[in-house]
Amino acid sequence: MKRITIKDIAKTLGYSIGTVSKALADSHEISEVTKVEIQKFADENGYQYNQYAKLLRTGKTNIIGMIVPKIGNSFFSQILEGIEEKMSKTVYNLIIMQSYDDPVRELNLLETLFKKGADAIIIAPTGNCISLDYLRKLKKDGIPVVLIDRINYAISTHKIGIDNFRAVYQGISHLISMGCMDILFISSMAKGVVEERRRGYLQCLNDSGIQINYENLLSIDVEKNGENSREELIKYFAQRIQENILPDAIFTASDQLTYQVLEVLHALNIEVPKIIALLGFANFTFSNLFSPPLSCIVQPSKEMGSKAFALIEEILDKPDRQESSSFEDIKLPVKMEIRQSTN
Amino acid sequence: MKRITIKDIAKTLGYSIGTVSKALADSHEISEVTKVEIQKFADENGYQYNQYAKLLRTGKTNIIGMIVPKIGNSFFSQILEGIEEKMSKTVYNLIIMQSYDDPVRELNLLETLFKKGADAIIIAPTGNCISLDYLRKLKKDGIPVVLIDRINYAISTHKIGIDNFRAVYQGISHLISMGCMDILFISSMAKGVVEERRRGYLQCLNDSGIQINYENLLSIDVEKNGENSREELIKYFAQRIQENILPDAIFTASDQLTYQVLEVLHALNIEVPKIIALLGFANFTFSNLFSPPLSCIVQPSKEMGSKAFALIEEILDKPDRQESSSFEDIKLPVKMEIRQSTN
DNA sequence: ATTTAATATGCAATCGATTGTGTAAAGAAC
DNA sequence: GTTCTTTACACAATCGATTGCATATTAAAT
Repeated sequence: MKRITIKDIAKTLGYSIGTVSKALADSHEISEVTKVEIQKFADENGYQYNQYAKLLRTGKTNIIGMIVPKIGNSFFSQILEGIEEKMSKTVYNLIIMQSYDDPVRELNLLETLFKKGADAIIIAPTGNCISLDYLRKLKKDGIPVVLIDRINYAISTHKIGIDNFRAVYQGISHLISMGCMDILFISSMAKGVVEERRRGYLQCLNDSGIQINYENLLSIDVEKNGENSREELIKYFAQRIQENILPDAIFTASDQLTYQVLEVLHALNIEVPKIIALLGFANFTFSNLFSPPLSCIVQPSKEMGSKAFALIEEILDKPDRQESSSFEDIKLPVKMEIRQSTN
Repeated sequence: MKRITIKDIAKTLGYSIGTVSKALADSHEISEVTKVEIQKFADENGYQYNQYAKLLRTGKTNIIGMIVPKIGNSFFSQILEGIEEKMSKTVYNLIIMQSYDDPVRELNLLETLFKKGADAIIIAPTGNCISLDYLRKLKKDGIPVVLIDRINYAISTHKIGIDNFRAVYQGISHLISMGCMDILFISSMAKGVVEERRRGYLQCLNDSGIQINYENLLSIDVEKNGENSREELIKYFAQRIQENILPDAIFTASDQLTYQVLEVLHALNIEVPKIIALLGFANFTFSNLFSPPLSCIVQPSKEMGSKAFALIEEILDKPDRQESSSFEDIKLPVKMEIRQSTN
């Protein structure tokens, strides 16, 4: 019924608590005979050390905190999948939290994670992130911080993401190669990653000798339920239709936007790709089932997760750890899947 | 840098450790003046109690363990979303694990959760679940167990799901009302929920006076990466095409199957719904983007998550808790979204 | 003024481990 | 035979809290 402790073993076998502890740790201070006896007994009686008693001495909680905008978003749930896959075999525990892309909430969550004693933190920070100072403090306190997906270069810490500039550059290249000249770039308001993606767009147009039309940079405020952003998109395209100046292609800079834009185009009977070609980031496994089958840029989400955990594990398992001065900046390759929506 | 402890407060303010502890717990044993002094000091210096020291005394870990087949599956990540939303404001922590629908792995994970001292467990058990005995043991040990989605009536514990019989019954009714007579029912091998869904299918055919053809009950083994199941489906339909005996409708009894079947039908150029109508469980937000827009049965995933957590919170927060003899059996309503794929 | 009760605080055991120090007993060295 | 090591274990402090009991001080009751 109740779990057996080191004390129980000591009492039953007639050793001191310390001896049992050392025997189980396979210490050289204990004779082979005794070690075998104790270890065998522990095994047979299903002894499991109490990790909380242990951490009270050692100070390690083995908790890794993670903050993402929204778990239900398949991109982030795939990251999660990658983390869990590696982590379930280790002593570490993951605590997941959702920021809903709300900077204030994000800061609160970080404080909560600190209170809970997280040994390390993985975060996909919100765009206009006000938590940077707090993240720096955490780092100074010896808590490794890993940025994932939403890389922010204003803070020097570990980063795992993709080459956003290049990914978008390639995407736009593809659209251009398909004959598109008037490409609408839709992104969220957020800074950081979005900036990079926008640069990729601009640079590619430039390099291709296409005149840049700054009205083709559309920012949409994507929030929790997505109702407003849909309306915004509907209004935008309705007006464009009226003015009869639809672009010939759209690049969407995030998963949610990609789906939403496709939905809005359907709703307004704008044929894809006949009237407008569509390409964007999307991490849904069955993008080929869409109407039309969706061309998309797929991020190695699961790998990002497993890499993030591997990195943290490596850092935490180092014996004499101190605030490192060198930080990883991992950029994983994306995959561009070309289908009907850009044909 | 380091976190301040109760001991630091005691030393600085000249009280004993016990007094500080009681003051912070707002005990009546401590005078108002002292309490205010201590609490104020604690506040100003950012004191945070060490939950692990606390739990060592109290025995409560505040950890809730959760096992789902796969986090990346949008249905489960939505459940997760619902849980996190409620939980982030509480003292509880969630540990998530993936069983990949592997009964052996599931049992291991349960043991791990027990070792980690989970105070409660939420689980969507695998079909041919060998963990039932272990779950019963956990229950006896005073660890509340909540089954979610995959309800198994062989164990008496809390359950949160849908009325699978009715959901499928309605779905099949709809197919019949659209004129379908030869309906293929595709499910995984798993028992339990699948059984109920199958009963819904059979009963509905019966009630509609349609002759049951048991060859229309197809079981597919859906595993980790889904490669095999795709091949299996391809082979199945290829043969059916050859024999020229395609059904006029398909009902798929799980998210993954729904997407996969749709994909396979595309691959084999079987037009939906012209040749075969398709209806199934699916919890992807943008099912209307599919080709054709997918008719589906949507489960209240987020609500299932929040209900599960609410239930657990209620149980754990009860002061003098003992193994309850009455268990909740919550059935939430599903939503049937009718679109092109069954038209 | 003396006993009693209430109040406020200190003390110490406890949760389940880890780990440095202390100390018998046995064996080796001279 | 005395001294020095080595071996194998016990002892006790410690991590950061909680909590029942002891105790000192003050207030209330008689």
